[in-house]
Amino acid sequence: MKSQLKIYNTLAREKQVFEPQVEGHVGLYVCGPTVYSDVHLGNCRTFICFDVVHRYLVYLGYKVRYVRNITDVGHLVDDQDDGEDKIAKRAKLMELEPMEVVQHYTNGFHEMMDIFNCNRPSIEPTATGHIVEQIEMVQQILDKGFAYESNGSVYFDVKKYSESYPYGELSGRILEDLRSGTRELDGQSEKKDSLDFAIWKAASEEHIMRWNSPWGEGFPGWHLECSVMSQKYLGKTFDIHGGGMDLKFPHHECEIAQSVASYGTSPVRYWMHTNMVTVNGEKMGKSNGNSIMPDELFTGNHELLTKGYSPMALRFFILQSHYSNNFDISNDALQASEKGYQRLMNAYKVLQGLAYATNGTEVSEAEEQEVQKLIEQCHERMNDDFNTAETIAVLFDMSKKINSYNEKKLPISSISQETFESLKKTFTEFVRDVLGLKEEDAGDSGLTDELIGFILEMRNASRERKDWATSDQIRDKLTELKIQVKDGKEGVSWTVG
RNA sequence: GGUCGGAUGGCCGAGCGGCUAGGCACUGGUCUGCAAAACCAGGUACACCGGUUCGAGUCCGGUUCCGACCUCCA
Repeated sequence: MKSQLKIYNTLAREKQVFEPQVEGHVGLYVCGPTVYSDVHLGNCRTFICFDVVHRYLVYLGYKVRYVRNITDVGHLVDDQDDGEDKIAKRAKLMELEPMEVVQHYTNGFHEMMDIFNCNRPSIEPTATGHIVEQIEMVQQILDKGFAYESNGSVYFDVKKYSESYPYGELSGRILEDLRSGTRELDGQSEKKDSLDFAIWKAASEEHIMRWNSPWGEGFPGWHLECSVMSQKYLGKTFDIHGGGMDLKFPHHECEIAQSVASYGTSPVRYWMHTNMVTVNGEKMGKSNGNSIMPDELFTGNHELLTKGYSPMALRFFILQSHYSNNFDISNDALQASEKGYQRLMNAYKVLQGLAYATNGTEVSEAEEQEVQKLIEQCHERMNDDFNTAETIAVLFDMSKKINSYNEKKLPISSISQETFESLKKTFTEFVRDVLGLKEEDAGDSGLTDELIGFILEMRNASRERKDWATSDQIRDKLTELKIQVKDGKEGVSWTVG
């Protein structure tokens, strides 16, 4: 009766029914941030989307081991800085220890994830914490004959590998096409083939982050850490590997090659890729210089924005589109989402205070079925490749019902108590546990409640006297303070924002 | 150049062979001392040209425009 979870598997290029490798358990690996600068909104989108994936798997009852790495060994920057280690470069600039830089941005990343209400992963391994394992893997790949040493660096032999295994399957690359498109890069002369990639790189004089290895002092290659750490914590083959689209090639492709080369099996059963955040249609990226930082969104301190938007409004905004589509930021869209978010959370709040009651009205079969269908749809939509946009649409349909019950426009007893409780449970759990949205209150103690309660009592007294001038003055002042007064049939209520 | 993806109403954004997506904005109504909120109702759509089909935003072919990856990137 219940639909099954389907995931769009990048490797298969189609939606597939999700069946975990081990019944009841899911191994989930997500490529984490490179901690040499503050996370921008594009990074946040990916992590928020996978937070929902994680949350929904947990909601479905799976025991999930969620591994998300921290890349704290620098990767090569671009042609402009002679292949200097990113983290080392930043460290010199700021006259700090590399690990100090790493710690600084790791802390910032964690804070941002908390602000966005993202659950912490089960394990958050760092690349620098797994140097030994990475050296071991390099050795294994060498032993299998799929890599060679050159000037203290070790390169993966793509040509050799492609003779035994397919290379480029995930991203749909063809070796010849890749070759024709290659540019001259640093270290190209050390390679046998332009397509070969470093799995261990010899450290130059000024390179601060360096470790001893059988091939001399150096640091691990760009793609190795994920292969090593996913295998260590999730096994040689695990269920889901996620990351941004831009990692598909070469990062994920190389990961597959490394794993296959060292122990012969493909590491991942379902590959998931989130699409990019764009600004005016252009990909947001560190190197594009068009990054919008979360703080700029919160404060509104950005040329694109007329005002600030709360973290939860932003989270809601992100979840209103599907993770696989690109996602353009604009002030108008944000504004629309903010309003929608407030409407949804208002219904959430109303529902929490709503109790079932029979008032002699008979249960309507049509209403009963309609509500039950909505409940079912929530699950169906999430099961359809985590379609949060559609799920939210269903939640809005539910909101209409909830508000109608609350306003007594529709008798709550038009549905059975059982259905009502089921609606309440589903709506609450989907908003709070699956989508990870939470109410954003003024954030202080009960004092505010008490004070506003008192002020509203005063206003009611003046209203009873028909002293409209005073009552309006109170309401206007509260509105000015961003407190909205709502005169309902059952008395007065208020909300912030 | 190669590979892949996209073009949906005033804005955002789902859907992808027939069944109202949804949100925001707008209009009318209910409620209210007036408002707000809430509720009800309403309109506007699938880039272009062909084709397949009883029926196509939805499938196929072509055209135009846009983007991503091929180099670190979520």
